Amino acid sequence: MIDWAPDETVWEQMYDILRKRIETGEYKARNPIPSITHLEQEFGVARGTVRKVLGKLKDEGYLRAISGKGTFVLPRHERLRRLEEGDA
Amino acid sequence: MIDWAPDETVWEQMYDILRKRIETGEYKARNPIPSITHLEQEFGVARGTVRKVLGKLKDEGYLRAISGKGTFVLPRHERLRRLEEGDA
DNA sequence: TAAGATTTGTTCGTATGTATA
DNA sequence: ATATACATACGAACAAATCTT
Repeated sequence: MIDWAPDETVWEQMYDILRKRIETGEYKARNPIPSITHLEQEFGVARGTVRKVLGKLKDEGYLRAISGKGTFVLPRHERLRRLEEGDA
Repeated sequence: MIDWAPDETVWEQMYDILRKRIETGEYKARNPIPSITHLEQEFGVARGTVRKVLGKLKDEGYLRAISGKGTFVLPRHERLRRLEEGDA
């Protein structure tokens, strides 16, 4: 999945993949996505790299992380509301 | 006990110490070892570090954890059987 | 039945150090 | 120098299983 002779960096490729999974509904609204540890293993990358990708998706309103519980997909209307209000 | 100017990492040093305690019988077969919380305090390390070490010892058949009860030392013959059967 | 304590299990959050390009 | 990416290690919150009172 990740291309190690890249034009794009590893984190950018992973970002594209996860955003697609959200937008296509593979990761369903209101549900948790796989844990950081799970994503580390699936993609074969380091924790910091996963966090960088999830951080960007959170900034853009796709996800919300809850400590000790998981990282959840926001429904589209919530995402848009958050972006307007700027409370990323 | 743990050396903080290490060649070995903290978790590797802790792994060596615990494995020795099992092999010398300081932690007796069929008995529970100290709890994760206790080991955190004894070694002055974080929960994640303890769990990493115990996870390795479980993979190698030295220990078996039972949720809500404790982590138990497997007798040698059980350990060897488990390793042969590959049921971690 | 219920409540609390203990223990293992899981998750996110954060920081530091190293290597590479 | 900066950005990328890795590994290690810390802390904290939450959950589930078990046992006792």
